[in-house]
Amino acid sequence: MAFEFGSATPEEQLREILRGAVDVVTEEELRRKLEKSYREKRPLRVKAGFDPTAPDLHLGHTVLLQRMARLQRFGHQVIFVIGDFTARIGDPSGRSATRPPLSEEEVRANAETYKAQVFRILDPERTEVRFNSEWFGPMSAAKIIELASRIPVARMLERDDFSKRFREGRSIGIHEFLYPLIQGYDSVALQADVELGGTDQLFNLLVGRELQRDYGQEPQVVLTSPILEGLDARWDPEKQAIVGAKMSKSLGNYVGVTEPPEEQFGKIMSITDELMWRYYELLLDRTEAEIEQLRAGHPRDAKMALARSIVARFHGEEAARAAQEHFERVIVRKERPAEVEERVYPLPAESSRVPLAVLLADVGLASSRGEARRLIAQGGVSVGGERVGDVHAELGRGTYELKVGKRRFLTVTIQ
RNA sequence: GGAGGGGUACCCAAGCGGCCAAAGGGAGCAGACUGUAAAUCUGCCGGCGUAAGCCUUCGAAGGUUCGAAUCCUUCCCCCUCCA
Repeated sequence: MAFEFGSATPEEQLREILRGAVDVVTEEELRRKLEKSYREKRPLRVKAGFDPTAPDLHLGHTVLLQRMARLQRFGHQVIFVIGDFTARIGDPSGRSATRPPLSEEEVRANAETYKAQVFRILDPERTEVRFNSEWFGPMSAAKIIELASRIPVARMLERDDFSKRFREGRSIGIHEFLYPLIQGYDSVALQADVELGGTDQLFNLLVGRELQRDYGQEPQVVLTSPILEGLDARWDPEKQAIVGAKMSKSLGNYVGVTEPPEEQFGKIMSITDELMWRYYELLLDRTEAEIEQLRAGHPRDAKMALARSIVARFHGEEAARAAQEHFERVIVRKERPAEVEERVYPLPAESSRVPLAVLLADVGLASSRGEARRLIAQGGVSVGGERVGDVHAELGRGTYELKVGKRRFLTVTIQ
């Protein structure tokens, strides 16, 4: 993490910054900016926007964050823009129910959550957190309309999803046209030198360039990162490619940066072997040689190493090692984990026994008694290592080791 | 302003007076298998109940009927076309 501004030459920086990027507009401009920054000892202002409604960061976000961190390592300034004003209008990409606008307190709280998560990757010293309501809040309607006059509708319709919807006669709200403008104006307000985003953001990022030019600024360089596929992505032999939706919280196919180590480890172990290589490529800085070596070995070992590296990034080496041990113990060897939560279950007055199904539901191992019965009937419940098949089983006073499914454990004392 | 289509369980989607707690798919959960929490196969998948059965659910509220997700009325919300 140690760096000194100006320690790397512009060429070195360029190579490192571009590694793994999808679109660069333009490489030549980036080189010039880097050279100028190097000469004048002035860090570049690197901007990326984030949605204040989704404070749960996951691996997908980290692809972008890592690129931001790389720029920071060369001494550049990162500006983390929280689109609180934007969110207040309502997200256009959400086609179902419009989200209720967030209150100021909610936005602030979300921002705090972001900070807590984001600084696991970014260097707080070189990160500026800004809200775009800062400049849009006081902006007059006249000014906003003036902003809207700068891009023709035809230009807007060049955006893929817009033109598609337009052709199909599906509705496009005016405010959706405002979105790229707002995001683009953020770059003007911040005098950004570089803006980073996912490939799906390319259009919006380019609008930023046009607006900056319009407002007499040097246009920002636009750099896009690949979108990380979710945990459920598969290899499609016909297309010879990984196929699957992007990682997102709403699809539930994600690994959150604040999730417990064991959870992260297990989720990563569950991806397909093909996806594993994709994750290696997008999430870890490994040399070709290292990858080759891993490919030569057992896929399980490569996956373990992947899981371990990722967990270590968020929780540290020690936690990662423990998570791996936990996985090997519980999933591979099917043993009880080293640490199991303990609970005391007081029997209701006048009774000396409790039906197992009731206990499971009360203690939270099953969502309802019916669910508990089903679990028992399907052989998913064991007490003290013995599978229980009897739906009507009862337990008296004592301490029991419960296991539900493959990985839910609890030690309960009935008294 | 006019014409039409639609709102069904976590999601998509069938049903269109009783056989509907509601087809099918996805997600989820469990079991088998596995290097794996993958793939595949099997089962489960509203709540309460040992069970018989009872209760709540098909946008909302009323109504018709022995009986409604299905028919009628009013209301709310989405979408498309024409202007």
